[in-house]
Amino acid sequence: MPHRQHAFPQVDCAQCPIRHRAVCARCETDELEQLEAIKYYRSYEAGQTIVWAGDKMDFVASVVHGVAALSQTMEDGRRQMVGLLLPSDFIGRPNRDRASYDVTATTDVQLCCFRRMPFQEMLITTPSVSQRLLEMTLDELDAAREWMLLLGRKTAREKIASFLSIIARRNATLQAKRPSGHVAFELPLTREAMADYLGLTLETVSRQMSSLKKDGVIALEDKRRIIVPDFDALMHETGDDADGGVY
Amino acid sequence: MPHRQHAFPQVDCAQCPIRHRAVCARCETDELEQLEAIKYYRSYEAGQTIVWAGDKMDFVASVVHGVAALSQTMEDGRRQMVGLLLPSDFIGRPNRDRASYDVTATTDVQLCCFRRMPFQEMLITTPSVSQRLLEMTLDELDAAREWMLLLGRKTAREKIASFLSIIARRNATLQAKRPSGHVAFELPLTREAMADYLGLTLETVSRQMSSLKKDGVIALEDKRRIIVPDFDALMHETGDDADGGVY
DNA sequence: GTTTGACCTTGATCTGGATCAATCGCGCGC
DNA sequence: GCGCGCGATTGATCCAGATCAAGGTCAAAC
Repeated sequence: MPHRQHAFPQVDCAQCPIRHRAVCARCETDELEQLEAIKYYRSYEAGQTIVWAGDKMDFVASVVHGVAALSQTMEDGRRQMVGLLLPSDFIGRPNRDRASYDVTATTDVQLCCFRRMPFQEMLITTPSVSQRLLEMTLDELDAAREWMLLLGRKTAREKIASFLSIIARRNATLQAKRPSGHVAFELPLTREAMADYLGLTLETVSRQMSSLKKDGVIALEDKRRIIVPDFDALMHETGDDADGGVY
Repeated sequence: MPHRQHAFPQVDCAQCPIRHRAVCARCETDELEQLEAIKYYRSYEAGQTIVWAGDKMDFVASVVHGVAALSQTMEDGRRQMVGLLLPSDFIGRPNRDRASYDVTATTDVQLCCFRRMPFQEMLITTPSVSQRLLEMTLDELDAAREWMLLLGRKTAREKIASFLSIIARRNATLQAKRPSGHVAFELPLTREAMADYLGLTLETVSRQMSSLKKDGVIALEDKRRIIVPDFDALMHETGDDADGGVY
């Protein structure tokens, strides 16, 4: 009998996000046991590279703690981040045994890994997992499209404001749904990594941060700790319309 | 018994791409009959809007002929294309009844539509379809990430060259796998739509096209018909390394 | 065959963000 | 405590691409 309320019981098994996101702990015991059998944990420190584009990858994984980034590098060194992975996000692609992008830990990171082959078999035998993975992938695609608007059409100031609001929002979902009024949070990225995210240089990032500070949109209690006194004022700088996104 | 060779029998049922891509015609008759029962065709002319972001969408669809674009618009009119849909690409998102983006026909377009609710039910009852959809979505995500590198880090000239090579390649898959040497094809987009794709203005697009023509990288036998005398030379202008992409 | 309008090209100028360069601040190892 | 090095800030200058403006081309409508 299908479940109703408890789709993602984050509290029950906080260590393994894919568990909550792929299946429901209380309804689908079989899959949980299968997942359990093929999983293991790995940790990385801030700045460490988890895999290089082109490397063989014998696992897929789910972020438990920390933040990781996917990026691409051109021969001459120009670099663009193409994915930002927060806790519960998925790393790796079923049916592909080589990494398509560099994966780096931007903070200390813990991953929950699943050996590739058994995971793939499970995708075939357990439709609920591949259906959940489809949902997650579609969400990522929507995020990528929002990001494309940012890269292609927003000004530097709008880019910074958008980035801050994204981080604030994803932090906030753990507490309240939509942040409003006063918000404080930690940046999981260096200025350089922010620049790679936003398609800017680190100097421009720094200047725009200073400018937002001067204008009272944000305050810095530390290079990395941001205080947003009025979240709506920040949203107003993003260039997005009120609701800021996907319907 | 599972199939071997004929995964995408394009010839057998050229009218309905999702059929070939989601299931194999010779192996999974049941799904085909189900799909058959809920499908219908729709046609649009170049320039027509298929749906606006926020509209109710009671169908999902597959592009049969022509090219459609997904785009986002900011309040002040800045516009960014976020998806380019060629034949066999999928439109719409299961479990979401409102469009997230504007969808416009950039050439005359024919869609093969499936009524949403029965299609969703089928996703649940028929794992092979949702697995196939997962593959397609992951491919789209990879394309989006390639596109993000283009938007964030490439010069105008590299953007144009990359765009031309993408169109040439996707046209060419119908004939030979990797184009090389002499290639000719039709642009499915106006200069303005190209600008929206690339995060440029139409004037810059026009200038860079002229510049590539002056340098002999391309020739125009018409505003829309492009001739590439040496595909490798074009690839060299894209800024990508030799193989140009995902491993 | 002339008008109209959609598309495209080209020129002149301006500007946001890149680039080059100097300095600051702070945590860490010795 | 001191020097080192990484990350961040700030200033001066430059330039790729935006913006503003004027035509050009061509097919369809009258």
